[in-house]
Amino acid sequence: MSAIRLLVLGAVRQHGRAHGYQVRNDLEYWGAHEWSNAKPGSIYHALKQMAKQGLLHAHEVAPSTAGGPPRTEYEITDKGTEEFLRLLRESLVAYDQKMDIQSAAIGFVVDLPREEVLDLLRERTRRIEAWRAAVTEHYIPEDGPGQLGHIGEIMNLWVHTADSDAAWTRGLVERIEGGAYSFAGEGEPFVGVLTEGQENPYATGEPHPGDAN
Amino acid sequence: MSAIRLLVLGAVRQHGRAHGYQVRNDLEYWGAHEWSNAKPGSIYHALKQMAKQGLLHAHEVAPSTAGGPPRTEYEITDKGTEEFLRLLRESLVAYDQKMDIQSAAIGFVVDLPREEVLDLLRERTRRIEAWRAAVTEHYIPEDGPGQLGHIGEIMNLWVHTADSDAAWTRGLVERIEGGAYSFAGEGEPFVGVLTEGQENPYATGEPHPGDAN
DNA sequence: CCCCCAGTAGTCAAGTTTGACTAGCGAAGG
DNA sequence: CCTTCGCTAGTCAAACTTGACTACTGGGGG
Repeated sequence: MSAIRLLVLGAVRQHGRAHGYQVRNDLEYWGAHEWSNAKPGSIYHALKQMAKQGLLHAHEVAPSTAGGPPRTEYEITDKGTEEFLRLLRESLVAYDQKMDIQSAAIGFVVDLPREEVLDLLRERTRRIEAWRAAVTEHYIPEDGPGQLGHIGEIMNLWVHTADSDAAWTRGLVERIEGGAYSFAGEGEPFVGVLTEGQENPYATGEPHPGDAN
Repeated sequence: MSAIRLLVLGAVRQHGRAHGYQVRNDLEYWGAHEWSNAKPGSIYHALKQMAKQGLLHAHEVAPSTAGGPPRTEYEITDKGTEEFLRLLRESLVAYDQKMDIQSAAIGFVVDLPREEVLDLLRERTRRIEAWRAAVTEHYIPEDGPGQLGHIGEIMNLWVHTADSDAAWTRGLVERIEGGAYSFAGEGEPFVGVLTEGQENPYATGEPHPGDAN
């Protein structure tokens, strides 16, 4: 699974009603084109596909007010909201070393209630630890790790990464327990979308160094 | 870029001459079907594609000796070897948070000479540090990190992950400096492929827990 | 002797991703 | 007044990925 569906559903949901270009702009605002596969083609494809699957409702809409071809507006359906929450929960608990999904999930984390997030994140650390245990048990030959040669460095990388991720997750749990951020049902939600006419401070920012493409 | 080309080129190269099923088996032996996109369809597609591009040479070959349809054997070309080394070097220096590519690269790391690997890995840590600096500079608003709300946790995750990866890389550099492993031009190479008739101890191992699909 | 099963080797259609391309409009400059 | 530039909004073909499916063989049980 890629991050694109979660991102697009979340973006449409925050707007209430949005056309493709608006979603594309939000994702660029979040820097998502740099750390995920949120490129124009993928976004428009995801919108159409999810509309076909009933997760979004497509309104055939008047020609653009600001130049360019006519645009289609999308609204999230009940089924779409369900799917969004399902994806979000799954992304929060899963440890699959995909930073794009993890990042996207953190971006929407405040759409869930605080207690549920804490439960999910605690489950996450449990899963990471179980995964770590399975790797060290399953991949260390009985005659000691020396038999693996340099291949052992791959397991070492995995274990190292898992430990780091577990530590980060525990830190996040502590901050949330300590009252940080404003979650679902706790008053003013944090809004990370561009309202009509607001300029995008990151849109033309220099590309992320270290970004491979 | 995905890990599939690096994996397939590397597998064919170690065999000298291999058919698709053999490559598929090696990758399963390495556990690659669990931590990368090395599924049958992708492997056969990559073989055909790279043959078309001149990276591999396809021999039309006799019907299988052990049941099943006739099989095509592939041999790596000079151009393919070049591409393999290019991909390997690139994967070793690049920091793009893709664990599958990183894992594949470590798997083939001994195909390069020790000194070059050390150079590449040191370059890697430099790039990670530069990336880290860019993230902290570019994404912290001038009125302090508080303005970001929970979005700041994404940057926190990135920085945390980058630090962990840099630390792992430095550890690997130390071990290699200390004489660990046997690199290109240093006698007996480590061979991680199954020879004809050898059984695969991991082929039917229980699936990796924590594996999302 | 026959049938079915497990293993071998690979194909295929459907879905997804990518990067390049199109096309309409307004504003600025000459 | 005309052209060109940049922004808006999206399409498209080519490549890649996925999971299910096909087809062939040898061997063992009945």
